[in-house]
Amino acid sequence: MGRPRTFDQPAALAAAMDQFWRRGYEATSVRDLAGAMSITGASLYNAFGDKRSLFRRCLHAYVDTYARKRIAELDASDDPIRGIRAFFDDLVEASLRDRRGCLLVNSAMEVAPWDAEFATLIEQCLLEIEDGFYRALKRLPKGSFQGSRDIRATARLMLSAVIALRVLARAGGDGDRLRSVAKSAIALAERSHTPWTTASPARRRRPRPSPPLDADAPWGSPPPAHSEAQPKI
Amino acid sequence: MGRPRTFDQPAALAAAMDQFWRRGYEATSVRDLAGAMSITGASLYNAFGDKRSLFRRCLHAYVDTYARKRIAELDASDDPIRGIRAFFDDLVEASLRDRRGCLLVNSAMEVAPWDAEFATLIEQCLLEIEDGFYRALKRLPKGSFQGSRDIRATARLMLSAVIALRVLARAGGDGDRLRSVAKSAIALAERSHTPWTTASPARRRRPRPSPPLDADAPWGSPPPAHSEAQPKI
DNA sequence: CGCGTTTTATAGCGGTCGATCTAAAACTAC
DNA sequence: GTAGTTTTAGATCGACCGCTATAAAACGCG
Repeated sequence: MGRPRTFDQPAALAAAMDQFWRRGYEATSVRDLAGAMSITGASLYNAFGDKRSLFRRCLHAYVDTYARKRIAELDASDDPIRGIRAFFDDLVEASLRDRRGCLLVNSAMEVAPWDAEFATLIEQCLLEIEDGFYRALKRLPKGSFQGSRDIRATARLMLSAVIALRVLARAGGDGDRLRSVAKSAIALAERSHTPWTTASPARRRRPRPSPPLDADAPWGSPPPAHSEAQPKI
Repeated sequence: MGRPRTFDQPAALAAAMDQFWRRGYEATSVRDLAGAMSITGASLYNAFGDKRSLFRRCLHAYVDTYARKRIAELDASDDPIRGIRAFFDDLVEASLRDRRGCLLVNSAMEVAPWDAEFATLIEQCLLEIEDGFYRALKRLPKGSFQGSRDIRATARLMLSAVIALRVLARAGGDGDRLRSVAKSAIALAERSHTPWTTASPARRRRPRPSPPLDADAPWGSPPPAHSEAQPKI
């Protein structure tokens, strides 16, 4: 029934993603998109709906293609430390090769403050990355850590390193700085299982035998919601 | 000679800065600016030149008003640890109150990839913040540190925490996550002068007597330039 | 006062925005 | 082949973009 499409839809979606990735949402016009996708504006609207719907599909495709792949590799690594090191080394290498940064982080800045739907989508993916680091840190040798509350905080600083790496890469930061950030982020995990290290000023030569294990967050479960609802800018 | 201005120029500049801060460069129209500044478009062009020139003045005003103030407070603190703690505590508090993020970081994402002039301006200010952390870390108790190369790397992770805090705040991140990032960033400095801490897997109970002090970067001097020139997206 | 100068306000320039309409083209089902 | 359906291509819509031209209003100065 009806005339079949003559263009490659996945390829067109990838081209659209690249445009949004490089230029951002607002600065990318529908004509830019159609040109990059090698289709006409009418075909674009016919196949993907309006600009916002196309952007949503690009965001989902990005998360599935790029973000979750890195998390899965981190989970699959035998040694969490080596996994974390590979994660950041790859990230630095990719960020130096490709200055587009991360579509999620870019969108967190430009789109999230104005669009609740995309804000939650982005927030969820950032949480997945954070939880990936959390699980990796949790797999470190037993009885070697401060309280698990600090595992969460350390995972969040690692997520911060990822975000900042992407920001700095997009802004043209040199490889020296990016590598330094990655080095320090990796050192976070390496130091984490050094028994004597503690965040409190009081120094302990030995870790406490077994700090009470609290319920750790399972895959994807959000942290306890805080009533910090702020109006969006 | 001639009719004097009837509007408050600094106030108008502050209003323009707020618009760029909240909406970004592209999404802010000249009409938006004129409306927020309570002047007409003709007055805007007459007093500030075109949109890009106005943005440049806003960026410079932001750096002078906000960014350098925090660095100066960090330098002025007696105890560097307390200074770093105050820095991040204030930053978290301000970021939760005001979801605009940081104009510099916002611009690093949106403008820097397309405008070499603004890219260097932003890069210089980020370097000033990094150097501020570097000086604070350098003031920690003597003979307590790993190599000074790690001071630089630690300062860069602290800068990363600042950047990520601003990104997360703008994207609507909850106070719990922001506080965790700040906590871990502060712990970076607190751990830094814990003698037993080391980034290498080999553990040492005592620090080496006195690691060779290399020439530390003076105020504002850029790190060694690397030939990593990449074409801007 | 009137002259010169600068700032105001308004209208409008050519161009681009997201989105849609009309029709011709191209296919399947019968 | 023909009917029915969908995708093409191109033109076009009203709205908004950055910017400017024009002219009236408001001052310092002689």
